[in-house]
Amino acid sequence: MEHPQESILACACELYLSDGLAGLSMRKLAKEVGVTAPALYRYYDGREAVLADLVRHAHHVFSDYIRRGLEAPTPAERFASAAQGYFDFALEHPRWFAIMFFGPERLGMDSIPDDIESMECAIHQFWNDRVTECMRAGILKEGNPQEVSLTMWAHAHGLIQLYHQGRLNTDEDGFRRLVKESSDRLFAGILTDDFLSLKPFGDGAREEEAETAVAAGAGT
Amino acid sequence: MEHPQESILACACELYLSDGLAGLSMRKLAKEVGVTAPALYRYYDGREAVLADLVRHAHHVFSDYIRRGLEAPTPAERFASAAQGYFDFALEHPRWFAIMFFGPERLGMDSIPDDIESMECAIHQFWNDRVTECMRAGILKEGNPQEVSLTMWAHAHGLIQLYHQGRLNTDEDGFRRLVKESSDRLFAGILTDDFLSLKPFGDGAREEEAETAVAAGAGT
DNA sequence: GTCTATAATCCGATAGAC
DNA sequence: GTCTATCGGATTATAGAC
Repeated sequence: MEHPQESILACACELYLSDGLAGLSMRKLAKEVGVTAPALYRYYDGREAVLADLVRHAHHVFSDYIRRGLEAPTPAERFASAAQGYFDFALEHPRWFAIMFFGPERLGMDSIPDDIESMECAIHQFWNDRVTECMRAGILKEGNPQEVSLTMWAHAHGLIQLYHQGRLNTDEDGFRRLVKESSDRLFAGILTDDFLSLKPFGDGAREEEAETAVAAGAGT
Repeated sequence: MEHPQESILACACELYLSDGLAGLSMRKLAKEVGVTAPALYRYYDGREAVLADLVRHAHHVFSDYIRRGLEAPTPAERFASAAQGYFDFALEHPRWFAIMFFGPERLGMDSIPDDIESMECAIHQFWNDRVTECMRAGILKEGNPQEVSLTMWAHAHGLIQLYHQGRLNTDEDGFRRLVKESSDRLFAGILTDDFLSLKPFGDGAREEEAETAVAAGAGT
């Protein structure tokens, strides 16, 4: 190959997707590439560096998924297609989804490389932009976009995690239905109006923080 | 010790809590116990059996947390204290929380032992009971208790996962505040009333399934 | 740039003596 | 019931020849 690094990374992807993290060793990777293990160290400082590139790759694929449909005309459509892309990515590429949320300990690193942390921040910003758009369009209640997007992110992330761990006892079609129904509940609320008009669970500070919101831009 | 199994398990807990799953080897465990590795095999068939007992232990601790306060007088209080116990457990014992959601692959098992799966089902039933109670009390909108509890479970689980992976950039106090605010949003809904009365995102089948719900018992 | 050879560890699990 | 000794395997990573 003209660019050894790329073919090494391609083989690393293949190995990771088929055998998982534990199955990705420098020896197996070398065998897959067609060289011996020491040769890999010409292009990667070690296993950690390979894993870091895998995480970067996952972020690129993920980014493609959530950004497709970004040219839709309305904020609601842009949000919906981004959310759809999120679940599509998680369901079509569970291992790529997983490696994005492994954390440094699981990856055998001291800390996440800076450029990867930047990609994570870019994702946060992306969702903040979607939420801010929808607030301005009057679709979402006013509020702190970061906190509102956290609520939706946590809900989606939790659903996916539970499904991937096989704790929902359903197949992919059933899961997609569950996601839809559960999202509807999140959007509409689950408390009765009677109870809501009386007194919510906590101190119920939900109205007086409107001025702290609506500030971010719309780029990535 | 009079009961070798128990002291082995105690050491295994200690080792797991300090060094994580990867740090728990039969050799280290033996050293911790004060014997040599082969002696362990008198009491455990192998590493998998030790891990299974760790998962069982985690479930017992977890169960204590979510069931404390179960003698409260109202369904709302019982639910609130159970939810509080859930987050307390996750924050005070992150590694015990984590091992409950590792899945067989991560534990190096073919499948989860039956008795552990039973414990997982008992947890599901516990939350279904809490939700059913609150529906009957008019606190939660009528609906399928399993699906409503899934929405709340996913939200809580996702929040905890994201926090434990350090993706929320906040300390424990800040996280507890985020949890409170995000839960309020989930309870009350995040869409504007205007948009909600028009047409929710999907087909919006939320009213016509009331008769399928409200059937479960109230015991654990 | 790639190889052979190897260092240095670690692992789970077992056989058989005591 | 515990030990010593060991099997058989894995891993990352390096030294030095070619």
